[in-house]
Amino acid sequence: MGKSRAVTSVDVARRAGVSRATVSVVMSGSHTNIRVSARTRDRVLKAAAELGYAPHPAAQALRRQRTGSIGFVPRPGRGSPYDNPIPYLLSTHLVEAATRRGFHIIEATAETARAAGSTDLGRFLLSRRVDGVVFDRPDTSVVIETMVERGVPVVQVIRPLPDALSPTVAVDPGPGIVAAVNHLVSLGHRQIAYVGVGGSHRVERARLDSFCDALALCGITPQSHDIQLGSDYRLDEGLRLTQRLLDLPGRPTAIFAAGDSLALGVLRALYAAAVHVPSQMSLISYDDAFAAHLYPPLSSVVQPIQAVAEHAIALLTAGLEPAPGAESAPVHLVLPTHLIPRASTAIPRSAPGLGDADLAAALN
Amino acid sequence: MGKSRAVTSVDVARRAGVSRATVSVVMSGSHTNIRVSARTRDRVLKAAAELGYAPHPAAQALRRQRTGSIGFVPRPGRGSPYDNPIPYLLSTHLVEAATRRGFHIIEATAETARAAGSTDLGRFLLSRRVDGVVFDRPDTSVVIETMVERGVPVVQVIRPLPDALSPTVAVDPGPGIVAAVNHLVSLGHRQIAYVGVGGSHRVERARLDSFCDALALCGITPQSHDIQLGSDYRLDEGLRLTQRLLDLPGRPTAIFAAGDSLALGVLRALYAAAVHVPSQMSLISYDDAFAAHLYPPLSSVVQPIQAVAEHAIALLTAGLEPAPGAESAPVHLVLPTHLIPRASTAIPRSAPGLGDADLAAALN
DNA sequence: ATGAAAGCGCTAACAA
DNA sequence: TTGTTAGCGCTTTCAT
Repeated sequence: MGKSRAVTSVDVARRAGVSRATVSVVMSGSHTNIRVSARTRDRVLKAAAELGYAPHPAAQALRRQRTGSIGFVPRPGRGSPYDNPIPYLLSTHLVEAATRRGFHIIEATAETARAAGSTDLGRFLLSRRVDGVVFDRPDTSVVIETMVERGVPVVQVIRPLPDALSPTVAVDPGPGIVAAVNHLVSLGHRQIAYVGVGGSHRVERARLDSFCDALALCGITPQSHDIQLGSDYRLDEGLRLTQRLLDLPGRPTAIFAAGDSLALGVLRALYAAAVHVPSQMSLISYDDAFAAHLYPPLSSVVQPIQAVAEHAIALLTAGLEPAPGAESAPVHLVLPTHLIPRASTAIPRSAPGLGDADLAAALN
Repeated sequence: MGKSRAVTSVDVARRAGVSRATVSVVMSGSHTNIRVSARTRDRVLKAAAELGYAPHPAAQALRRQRTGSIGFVPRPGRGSPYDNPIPYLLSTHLVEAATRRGFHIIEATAETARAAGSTDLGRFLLSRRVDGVVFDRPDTSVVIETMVERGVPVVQVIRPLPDALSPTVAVDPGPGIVAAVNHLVSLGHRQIAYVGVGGSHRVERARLDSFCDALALCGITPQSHDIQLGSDYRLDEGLRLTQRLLDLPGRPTAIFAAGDSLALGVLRALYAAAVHVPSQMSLISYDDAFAAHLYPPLSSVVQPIQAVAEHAIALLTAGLEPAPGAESAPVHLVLPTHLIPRASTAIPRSAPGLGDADLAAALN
């Protein structure tokens, strides 16, 4: 017991009757022009297995000048996945995608940096010798530049800076929102409200614009008081905006909530006002983070966050390879959204015909 | 631009006019009996700052034989934080606690291991040279033994093996559940149902036993059909069990749900049956993961998961220090739960007096 | 196809 | 108090 001396490549080499170099080549499929005979190879592998040998990551990192770690700079002020699901989703999927490729994620927030004794994010990232960085912060151009200058590959996701010189991966709200509006319109809805977030950021604008455009394509002009814009995506805002909506004369028959957590507030307001979903009000959310877990399960526009993470990591690790061609222009990916219909949408309450219960059931 | 040669301790030493050893001592407050004069110290720090120097983590790890990484073996089959919040909470808080101490967490699942080319968890953990491991899996005694044999400190959390030889950190459901029952009883409830999980595992048993004991202390003997036990903590089970409860004659006036996700199902069943919470049915959940985000915000028994994570990491890092005393018996920590009352509890529906609305409001 | 040797950047004995 | 030295375990030319 206790830790007997760790087994190293020397032990394996000795046992297999070869040199350490050979062991190295066999174990990590090196890119040199060295060939190893199948027999030798097997001997090495066998010896390694018997000894329980695995290369020491720190030694590899030191020698290869690659730590295998990828920095991730999340949006600040992200709450729990129940408050604000997208940052959580992004983080999860980044970790997963990185792990699958043999990397690991180091989340770098201002606090992390401080805890590590760094004065700022850039220094912290550099001190950890990250092989690349994923940015989900619109306000870090200085840090981004620092990294780029030092030759560290960078990719910006979800809310990239306008004229990013580094690769970006963003989401196009269009397809999903158009599908959502079409879905509602084809059910017979003509007055559809938008509960979302205002401000001038492109992401918020794009969401609202997609909605208005989709409506316009259906020949519908939204009434201005059916567009309710709050200051952020929290539950409270959804609640407040929906209450306002319900207080106005001429209630809409359907609501599009520009985020799952907003939808939580919308639902709460509707419950409180005893407005049943979907028989008296249809509801579609944006995000599809926990829409399926609500009651009723919400029809929702899926943000392809997993794909965003996947592409971000792929871009980064591709950038790590010794570039075959010359420096090409940075890639800018835009991934589409799509709609998943569930049980929160039905024909409008004023519509004649079937009973509500049948409808709700039929739409499951 | 491009990566100019990285700055190393040699550069700092030269600039400060000292040796590399001095730089090392100054930068990492080494434990040797070396003293450095304040003046020298400042010179080194200044030079380091000017050069933007930070020690290379891989080099440190290699030399110190400490990677600074801690393995975490989560329960298998954990879903999203919306399905099953506790594993998510644990993971989050472990990462946080580790980061604060300058460590980082490597999650080790069967898939992770496989993706890294390891045949099993133990080998994977060993290959990553983790400095310690946190286990949240009841079924990994073999892996645990492997680690212990190799001299890697281990701590088991939440569901430790019965006679663990390594330190453990667990949760005592008692205090919180007693408080919950007392709260309900003092509101006037006499018939309180338990919606939980059966099986013979100690954790499930302890939860139910705490409930029954608390009731007994109030002089109440639960009716057997008010104890509804399902097979796991998912929403569906909560829904099913509650429906069964509502179908029986002699409905309870309050429900204790042994998990937040079960409570989700309870709420859904109550909505569907048009039973209002809290005026017609009081509800308390166990976990307090997202209880506050539900409608109405649920009174809930808090599992101190953050504290569990904190202690686990503390125990591990303490075990890393060169043990001052001899091998003492492993520590077994049990952390208490407590109740947070919110808006889901009120006097029972049959009680005379105030109107329901007033009550619900008063209890906010 | 294989072996010898240098060095990645750092730390901790030991010597001065 | 400071400097010298010897590796930590690995990869990768270069020579064989």
